[in-house]
Formats: sequence, structure tokens, C-alpha cells
Amino acid sequence: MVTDTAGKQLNIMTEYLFRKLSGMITVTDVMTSAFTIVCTDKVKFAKGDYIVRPGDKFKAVYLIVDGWATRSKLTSNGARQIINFAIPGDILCFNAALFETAEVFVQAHTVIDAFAIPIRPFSDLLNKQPQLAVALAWTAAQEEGVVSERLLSLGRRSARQRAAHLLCEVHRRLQVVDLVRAEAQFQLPLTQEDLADSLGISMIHTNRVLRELVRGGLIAMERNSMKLLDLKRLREISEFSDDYLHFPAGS
Amino acid sequence: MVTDTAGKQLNIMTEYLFRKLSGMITVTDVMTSAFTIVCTDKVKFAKGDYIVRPGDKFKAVYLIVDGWATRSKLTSNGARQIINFAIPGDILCFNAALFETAEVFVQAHTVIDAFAIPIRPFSDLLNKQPQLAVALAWTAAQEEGVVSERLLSLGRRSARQRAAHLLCEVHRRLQVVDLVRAEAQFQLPLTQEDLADSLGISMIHTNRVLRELVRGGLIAMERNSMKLLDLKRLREISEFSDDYLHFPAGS
DNA sequence: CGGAAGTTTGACTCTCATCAAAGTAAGTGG
DNA sequence: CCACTTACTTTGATGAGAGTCAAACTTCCG
Repeated sequence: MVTDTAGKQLNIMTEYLFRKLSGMITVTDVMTSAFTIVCTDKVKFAKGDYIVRPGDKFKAVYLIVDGWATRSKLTSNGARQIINFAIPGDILCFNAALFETAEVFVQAHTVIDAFAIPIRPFSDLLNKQPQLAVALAWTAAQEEGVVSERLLSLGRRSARQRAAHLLCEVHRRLQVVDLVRAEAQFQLPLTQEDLADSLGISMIHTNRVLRELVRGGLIAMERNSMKLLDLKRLREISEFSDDYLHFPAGS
Repeated sequence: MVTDTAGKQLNIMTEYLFRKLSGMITVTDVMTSAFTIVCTDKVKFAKGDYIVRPGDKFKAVYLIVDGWATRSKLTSNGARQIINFAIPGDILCFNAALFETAEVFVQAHTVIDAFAIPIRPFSDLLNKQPQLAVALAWTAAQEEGVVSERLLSLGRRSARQRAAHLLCEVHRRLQVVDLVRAEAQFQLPLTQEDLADSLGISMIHTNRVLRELVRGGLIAMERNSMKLLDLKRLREISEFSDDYLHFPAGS
């Protein structure tokens, strides 16, 4: 393992990803270093930057080190639907290796630190490290599971349930990459409009639903920060089970 | 290419899949025959059979030769959300190679003819035929695109738009595997309840919306059969663009 | 301090859900 | 081939959840 300062830094950078993967596969040093080698191009996106837009040609795959990203679509009248959120440890534009052009907006939701891995080196990596390829395909499949579960929410759950469900999901995913503090408190860099666009309801109704959850003592909101006061009940009302995330039992 | 009767049959069986893939990659004889070799176990499912259920261990991957399947989820009060439909040429349980257990219901929606490919041979095939692996990963990624687009529908489109959009999508997908007849007419083995569970609206409202489309001269419905009388307007009102399906221009 | 961004509340409206029930077509067994 | 069951479709009436419009309020930030 690389031990000099730069190397150590890189290791920390990819740590979130491998923390997630470690539940799924045996992460070997060979694997981490093979991955680390392609992580040379550290990039920064400003809040709001488009990483790709529909129709754009993919140029690279990204590993988020810090910050949040969204994948979203728009209707012609400007309404936005957020498909999912990407958090540290998540990979963006994984299907750049498969499709020429993007079909969704991928956007930096906060300031983002990431590694940009050009498509060619990325493909080569997958070919040379089949184990790693499987692990990364796993993360892509997990992403589809998240989208499917959201589809169930939008199709068959009430606004209140959707909100509670999303909060439980975000909490669980942040937990795995160790971004939840004591008392189920975590940074949530989303405005109520962002939440609305993810939940498929209006911003105003989102506000009412959240207010109600606060009044009921289920959550506590602060500036960019969320605390789930009654995780058990939140999971009950939203029927949240983390099965669809396929995290290993102990994480 | 195999030319005896049995061989020809197999070739026809996998034809839908390769017809779809041919737009994406150059389909070689080596590829088709490698695939054909694992397609020995022809299976039949009765209408309504569960192919896998949430929590079940995956046993195989399936290539649909004839019939429709659904992937769906349930809420605890029994409401169903159909995630997507699988048609001839589609692969079921592709992520059996990645996950141990299923998280959704995969169900035969009609009588289904399929090839069951046990996971091990399937994984071996992917390893030996990287080209084919990419092509099949492409179909999986396409599937996620379909789910994402449906999420946009459920989140930000009216019931009328959702219905029109789904019809346009099904039409387009069936077209690629040559299952659309003249005048945009095709077999649609879905009850209005099935449509409702896909569109995320009630069955009764689905009926009203469809009736209205019929009255407006946009569609014509018969027993298990659908005709899109005014495809252009259907696409307009639902803002349908087939970009997200990533089909090649000419197909 | 002033403006911008985001949150909150109230009033009103509308789409869609629910309940109830009749109508229609398909399938089965006598 | 008819009676009967079952599955599916259609219509009406009513109500609830969520959307929209308008406006005040709060917080942040240069």
C-alpha cells in the first residue's frame, strides 16, 4: 500500500467507495491500488455545475469524494424530477462505458470533489480486474434498485410516506459511508424544492408534510441538517426496509 | 451457422434479442453461437407464475422468447407498482450474477416461453465473450433508462400524459422486435388494472383516461389489442422521445 | 442594510381516489 | 348450446390529497 502523503490521501479519497464495496466482496489490496492508479485526475465542480446534460457525449466516469450530485430529468414545461441523489463513494456516469450520450442531467448539487476517470482507462480497468468490474456493476445495480423503490413511492405511497421513506433511505446510505453523526443526525444539503422534485410533489406540499413530521416529533430540521428523532416510526409509516439496498447485515 | 432444424429453431428463438442488439454492436456469428450454446433449457411459465419473489435466491437468468413478464413491488397494504414490462427479446434477472436475492416480483404476465440460463454458465459466457457482456450490460442499462423515464412520468406528468407515454413506449419497443403490425396496431396483453399499476393511478381513473383517448380518436382498443390512431399527437401530449431507449436511428 | 433565496401559511381549486353498482365479455360445466 | 361464474370494463357520486396562487416571513450573504 502506498504510504507517502499523496498516496495516503488517495486512499482516503477512495475509502468511501471501498467501505461500501467491502460488504459485498473481499476488497484486496490489488484491487484498491488498481483503482487508485486511475484516480489521478482530481476535479472540482461548483454548486450547480452540469456534469453532463441530455444529449452530451460522455467523457468520463466520476467517483464522488465529497459533496452531493443529482441525476434528473425535465418535462417540456420545466418541471423537474430528480431520479436519485449521489453521495460520497458513489460513481457517476457509470454507463458512459455503454452509451455514447447521456439521457439525464447529472448536476453538482453542492461543491463536489471527485476523481474523473476517462472512459478508456476505466474500461481497461474493468477488463483487467474482473472482480472489481463485478463490484462496480453491483453499485450500478444497486442504483437501479433505488430508482425502482422510488418508483414504488411515487406510484403507491402518500406524500407523507414518500418523505419519510426518502429520509430513511438517505440516512441508511449515509450511514454506510459513515456520514451520520450521533442521534441519527446528518448533513442534508437539500432545499424543500429539491425534496419536492425528488418526491414528485409540489414544494408547498412538501413543506406542509415536513412541518407535520416536525410537529409529530419524528424529525428535527436545521439549516442543511436533519435529525431523525424517531427512526422506528419513520420506518413504520414509510414501510422502509433496506433490503433493496443490499447492504450486508452488519453495516 | 447451425442449419439443421433444431439449430434453426434456436436461432429464431434468440432472434429478438440480437435484433435489438444489432443496432448497438456488430453481432458476429461467434457471438450468436456462443449465446445459443447456453440456451438449451427451454422453459415455459404459466400466466401468473412467479419467476422470483423478493427474498428468493436467484437460480437463473432468462431470455424471453414469447410472452410478457412484469417486474413489480408491493406495499404492505397490497397496492402494486409495476416497475417495468419485459417483452420478447428481453432478459429477466440479469442481476442474478450480482445479487444473491431478488428484491422485486418477477412474474409471468402471459404464458411465457423462455430459455433458462443457470447463473454459472451465464457468468462464464460473459467472461469469455466480453463483447457480448457489453451488449448485455447495455440492455440492463437501457432497462434502467426505462425505469427513470417512468419515474419522470409518475412524478411530473398527468394521468393522461402517463398513459399516452406508456403506450408510445410499448409501441416503440415492440417495433424494434418487429411485433407491431400495420397501422401501429399491436397485441397488448394488459388489463386496465395492469396499466393502472404501471401508471401509478387507480384502475377507475385509468379507464376514464383511456376512454377519453378513444373518444378523442387517439387510440382504438380491442380485446388484448391496441391501435395508436394518432401516434404523432400521442407523442406530443406525452412529450415522448425515444432517446432514452438508445435505439439506433434506423430501427 | 438590502436583496436574494428559501420557508411558511392561508384560501381556493382540481385531479384523482374511493365507494358502489351496473354492464359486458369470456370461459366453464351441465 | 344455454346457464352460470368469473374477470374485466364502464359510469356516477362523493371526498380527500395535493396543486396553485398570493403573500408574509425568515435567514443568509455580500
